[in-house]
Amino acid sequence: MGTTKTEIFSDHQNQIASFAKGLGHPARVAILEHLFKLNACVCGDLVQEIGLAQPTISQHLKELKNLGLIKGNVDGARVCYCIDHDNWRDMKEVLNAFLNIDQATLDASHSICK
Amino acid sequence: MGTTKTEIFSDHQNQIASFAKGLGHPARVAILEHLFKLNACVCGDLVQEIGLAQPTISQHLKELKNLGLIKGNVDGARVCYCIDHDNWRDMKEVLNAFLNIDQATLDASHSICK
DNA sequence: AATAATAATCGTAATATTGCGATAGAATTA
DNA sequence: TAATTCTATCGCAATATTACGATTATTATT
Repeated sequence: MGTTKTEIFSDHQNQIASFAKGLGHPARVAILEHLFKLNACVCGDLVQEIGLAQPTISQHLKELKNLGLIKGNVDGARVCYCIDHDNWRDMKEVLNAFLNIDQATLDASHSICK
Repeated sequence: MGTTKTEIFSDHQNQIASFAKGLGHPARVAILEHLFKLNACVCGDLVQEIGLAQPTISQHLKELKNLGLIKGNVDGARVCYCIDHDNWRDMKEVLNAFLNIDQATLDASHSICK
């Protein structure tokens, strides 16, 4: 109990949910926005910018990295993070296809419900 | 502790995260897909289709309803659920704008990180 | 070599999420 | 009206998430 039953869903459904879940926290949204704006930055910058403790930011960075949306390069004592543009595009395609599901069913858009 | 610090983020960031979070579970993805396919259906149909217990489906429906993505109409002893197309479009715009953030920064897409 | 700076990890507390059995309420049917 | 059907809600257990202090490991600086 308490665990999502991923086995009963399709890979595609699980993939959509994973990407969405990754974007489902404002700190991660803020991190991604900041990385897009500055092209690259180190963990300390994000701690300053966002205002969460360093371990918290580090944890969110790890999640984004596991999802494949960002990559980190060691740069001396620092770690330089930036967007993984290829994977971002892939995610965008997956989520866009899902979001546009209403276009594929336009003819049915005259809802039965009021 | 344990609670997301929404106060330190912008309304826009929180809105993106809320929508993404709502799509961040495969059961809710499956529910939405099924509603788009059938245009409308009752809770019992989704229990059959998806294979989670009735209270679990009911709970996911509630979340989608709170997010505004679906609406439910009482139809006798049943409740007929369907997509709220207007709100779906709104969500799509919000998420699309965020996903296309890489287009707005195309010139910078030659990452510093390898 | 000692100190400082940076970021990851550990450990923990608080809260949220997921899932379901049991129950309740409301409408339908017998 | 009694039995049945359908869905929401309650209550609970298991797990996940969020946040952060303390610590560790690594590199830079003095």
